[in-house]
Amino acid sequence: MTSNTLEVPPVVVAAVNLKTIINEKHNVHEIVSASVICCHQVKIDTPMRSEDWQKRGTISHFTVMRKLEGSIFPIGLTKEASDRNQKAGSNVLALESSERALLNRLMIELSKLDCDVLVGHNISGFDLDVLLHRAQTCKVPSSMWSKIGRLRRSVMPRLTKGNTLYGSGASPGIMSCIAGRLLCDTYLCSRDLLREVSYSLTQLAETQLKKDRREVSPHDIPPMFQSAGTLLKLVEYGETDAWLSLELMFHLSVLPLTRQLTNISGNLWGKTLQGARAQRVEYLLLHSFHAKKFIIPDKFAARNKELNSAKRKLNADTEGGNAADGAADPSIDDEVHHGDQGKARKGPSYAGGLVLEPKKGLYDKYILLLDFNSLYPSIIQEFNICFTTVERSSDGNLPNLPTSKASGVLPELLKSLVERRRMVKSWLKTASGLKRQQFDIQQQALKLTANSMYGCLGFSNSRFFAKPLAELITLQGREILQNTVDLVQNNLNLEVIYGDTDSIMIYTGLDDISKAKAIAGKVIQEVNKKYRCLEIDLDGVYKRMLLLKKKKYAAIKVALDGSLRENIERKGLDMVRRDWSMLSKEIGDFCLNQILSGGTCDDVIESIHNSLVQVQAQMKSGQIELEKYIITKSLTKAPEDYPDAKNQPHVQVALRLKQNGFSGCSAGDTVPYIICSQQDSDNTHSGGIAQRARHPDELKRDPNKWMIDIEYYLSQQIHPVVSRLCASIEGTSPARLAECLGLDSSKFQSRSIGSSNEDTSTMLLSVIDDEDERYRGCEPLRLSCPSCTNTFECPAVSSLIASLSDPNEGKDATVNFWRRMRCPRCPDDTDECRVSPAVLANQIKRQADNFINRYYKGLLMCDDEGCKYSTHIVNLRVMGDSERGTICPNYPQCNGRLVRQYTEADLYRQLSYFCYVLDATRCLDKLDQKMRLPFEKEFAVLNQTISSAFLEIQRIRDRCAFGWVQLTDLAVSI
DNA sequence: ATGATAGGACAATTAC
DNA sequence: GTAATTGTCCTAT
Repeated sequence: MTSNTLEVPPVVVAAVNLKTIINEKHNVHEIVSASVICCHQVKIDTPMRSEDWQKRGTISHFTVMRKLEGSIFPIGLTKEASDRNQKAGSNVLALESSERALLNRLMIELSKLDCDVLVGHNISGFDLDVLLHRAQTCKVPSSMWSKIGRLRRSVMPRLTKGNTLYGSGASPGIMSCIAGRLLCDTYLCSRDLLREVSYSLTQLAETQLKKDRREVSPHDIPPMFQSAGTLLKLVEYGETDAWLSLELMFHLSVLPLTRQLTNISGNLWGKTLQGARAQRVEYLLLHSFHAKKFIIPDKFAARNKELNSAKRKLNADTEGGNAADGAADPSIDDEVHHGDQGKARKGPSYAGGLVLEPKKGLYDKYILLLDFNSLYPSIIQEFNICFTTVERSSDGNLPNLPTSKASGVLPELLKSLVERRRMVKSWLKTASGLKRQQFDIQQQALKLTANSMYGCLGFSNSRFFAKPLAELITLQGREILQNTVDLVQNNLNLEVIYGDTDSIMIYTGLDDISKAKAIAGKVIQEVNKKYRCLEIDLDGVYKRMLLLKKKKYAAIKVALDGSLRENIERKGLDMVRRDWSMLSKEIGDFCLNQILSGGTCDDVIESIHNSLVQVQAQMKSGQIELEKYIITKSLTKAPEDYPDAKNQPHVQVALRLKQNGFSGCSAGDTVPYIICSQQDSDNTHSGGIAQRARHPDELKRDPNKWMIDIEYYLSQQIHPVVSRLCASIEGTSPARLAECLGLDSSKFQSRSIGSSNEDTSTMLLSVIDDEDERYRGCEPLRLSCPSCTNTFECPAVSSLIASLSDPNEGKDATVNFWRRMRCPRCPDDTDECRVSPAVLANQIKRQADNFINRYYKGLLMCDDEGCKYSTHIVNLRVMGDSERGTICPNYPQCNGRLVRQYTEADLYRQLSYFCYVLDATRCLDKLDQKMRLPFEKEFAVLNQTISSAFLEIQRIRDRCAFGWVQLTDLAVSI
């Protein structure tokens, strides 16, 4: 807290921007100009508004420029430069004859400024790298280039490490050159602090600073040397870019925020600026444990990890070792090893948060969104989870919750962070002006620190890596969420429609917001009663909501402060993702607005259909701006590292841009491209995805050569977006939407969607039938081949029936009908592999039996293999339709996973479906007697089975008042 | 060297 | 050829 009262001296910040050209021969960048904007009075304890730092006398700037090799500066430039210098009273534009001289001059000026912080956009990935490489190549003496830092060096360190990883900052060699100064890369910072579709300076200037920026690529530069006017433009662009990154830094309050983060965790500011989040937590824990006189785990370099731990094991063995430590090691090493390889290749190494199966659909009455405030940090405190309190077993099993009363180090630490934040927030309320901003930064930093603690426990390269602890925390999180859901559903009789990790959504079914809020109050009260530290809170009230999938929904959020403000919140839907084009996002947004508008179904559908027809027409007549077709994809590797670039259009574009010297094209960049085709002389278009991706700039340059592939856009970008959104709206279908878009609707049947999903409430049409809604969500009928072990799905009934009435089938219709019911795996169309009517009836009966059985026992069936349901039959009861989501009674042996949820409605629906199939096949007049007779008999048996099942259910229902019974009362024998 | 896992969508690859 | 698996990307929490 002392930092608040101490006067912190201002620092000097210099923003650097280089302009380069490409040397085709060596494929390297050569510097032609360097601009520096320097701010001499930068406060680091408070955010700075633009009027604070743009004062006269605190800002200085200069640019140093050189002429191209073998040519001279254009006429008038030298005079202009000296005029400017004279007017400014200092060197603001220096002209040099060679790159070497430019570098020398730049270094001298930088050392005169002696800045504390170097700023630039992608400065660690580009400017510094180029600067030092050029210094090396041009043989700039070490006395000069080492002025970039504050340490005098005589030997250039190894600059490259070979790997240009995603989001990697400057290499260690480069960092060592600028020793004594801080490096602030606004590109890296903004990626941490903002969520943007692209992190290019142009984009950020537009969205954050509301300023236009002119993009200059290296091959635009040589032509600019033809006249003094264009060259002065180049100077202007360079200085503007430096200015913009400086402004961005102030805008995001990078320095005060990172300084606070550094202060809280006690690591190095330079590291915080590079975004080393794991290291911050590491230092914080080091300080805490050291203060309490604990011995701290050794630090291993990732490369030597295996070696070191092997040595350590050896030592532990020879010395007899600490039993707990020695035993814990192998499992940890094992996991680390796994984790290292696993993280990139395979999936996660332990289980995380619970996501509830959403009850999909469109809700039009108030919905409550409740969530636990910082769940994981609270769990650590609530259950006292710490290295010092949890007993970790050697076999990798989950540890038990600690029983010790004494608070561990971790919970204490979090408690103090929370308390400090609460205190700062209380000061925030009364403070004003600079103090207020200062407090705000501080409370943000405290929150960030507390929240990142859990992540580092599960981070395999962390010094404090503790998978068991992380696992224990997430397990508690899952339990807490599930318990909360149970409480709300069973005790408070409310409907939970969705929940993710730390939140639940409750559908109130009320029109009255004050009543809904009252319910929220009650829930909050009930839930919070159960916990000491944990706290659930009302996060929002939704007026209307479209719930599509896990992590995919949209809702109209009502302001909680009583005002009538409403805004639409979109989560995970296509339009919030950056891998869709602007056009598809806009159309999706329009549809969403319609769906949430509250209009009648028919109106909504009509307006969506109309707009699709309209969009199609607009696209075809060229009324859509080029920009809206742009797709952006990011590169996680450097483009040349993609093994199979031909299949990845954006990689192709990136590679080509790199050849052209586009500097912003390395790992981690977003590459904009447009799907288009090249028109050949014969009026055809060359195919292949790889050939069709082109950079928008190129299209602008030569627009006649390229055609935007509208067909592709309609089918690949717009149709999926719209049909996903409309899936829950009655009266529409993917095929109909395709029609409106002018696409071949037969290619967009819905039958292939969602067949493996056993969620019976699914709104999507399943494979069973594309016409009859009564059988939506049923389990498809699976047939087994009479001659081999293969099983396959029964073809859609409607198509079978259609085939019978198809005149083309003629008198062979019946034969063909049964021919369709044949095993797709057996090579020949023989009688053996065909499902005859008798076989079909038999199989339907078997499957119906199976289903009825599962319906009863299904309540006891847990997805978990290890859970033996048969022994627990007495504890279970038949669920009513409102009771989905009951926990398996064997909990916790089966980890609390949900039992299969069959409700009565499901049973009726499924059995009706079986009847339907049977009926559909039986009633065909075209079947000849010979095939029909045995079938008739089977059908009778099946019919009886099903009707007796219905009767049984009826009997049970009649007998009990509440619609459910103990299974012990039942002698179910089907 | 540079917090975590869960989940959906799509394209490419592999298995049958 | 089609179903299942794998890999990649981007989001939610």
